[in-house]
Amino acid sequence: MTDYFKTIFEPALLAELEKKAKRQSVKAGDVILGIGQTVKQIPIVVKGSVKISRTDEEGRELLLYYINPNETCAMTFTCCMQQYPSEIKAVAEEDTDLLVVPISVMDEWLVKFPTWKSFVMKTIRGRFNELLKTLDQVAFQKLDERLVSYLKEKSKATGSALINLSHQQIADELATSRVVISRLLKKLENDGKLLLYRNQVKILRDL
DNA sequence: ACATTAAGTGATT
DNA sequence: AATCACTTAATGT
Repeated sequence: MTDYFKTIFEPALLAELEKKAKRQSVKAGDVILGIGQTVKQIPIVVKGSVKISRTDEEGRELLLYYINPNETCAMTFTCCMQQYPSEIKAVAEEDTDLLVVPISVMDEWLVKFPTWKSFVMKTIRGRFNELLKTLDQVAFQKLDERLVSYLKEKSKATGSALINLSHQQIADELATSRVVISRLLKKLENDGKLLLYRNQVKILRDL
């Protein structure tokens, strides 16, 4: 159990977690949850990170968000409460340690533990606001801003100013073409905000 | 040295 | 902003 949870959860809940939740380690690239699968348990990231994305009929992928340590997936809650199949795909971005909570205890915990409820509500509220933000960005067609926040997000997640991705990979995640990303990155480089290399991008300022 | 893959660029829609 | 066509640069064999 991480120190963080010790500070936000009450002792009784920590004891329950110890008893009911299981530890699980996954390797980079492992699919934790596929689209259409039913959610049977709630994963909480302890170490590492998990990428949540959506794919359309043609198999194009759209990045929704990342789950970082001490966070959990908001979509999971909304799906699992009524046993709906998952709308999203969860893939381990790196080697990741999870704490998985069976959904059978959800109802009970929500009423029994105020700190659990606020934890759940906080992650849902956080993601919802974030999705609204990206919806705004898409609606107003500002791909350059989307790219910038994507890069910021990335470097925060990896804790490094160096991002090891090709232009193509970035384009795939933002559901656009490589040429567009190349051009936007070039512009950012000319503005002195980035340095471009083969297969990696170095962020200079906090943009 | 050659083939392969990533990135840069102009023109077009 | 997307696509095409093409060039240039980096990397692997």
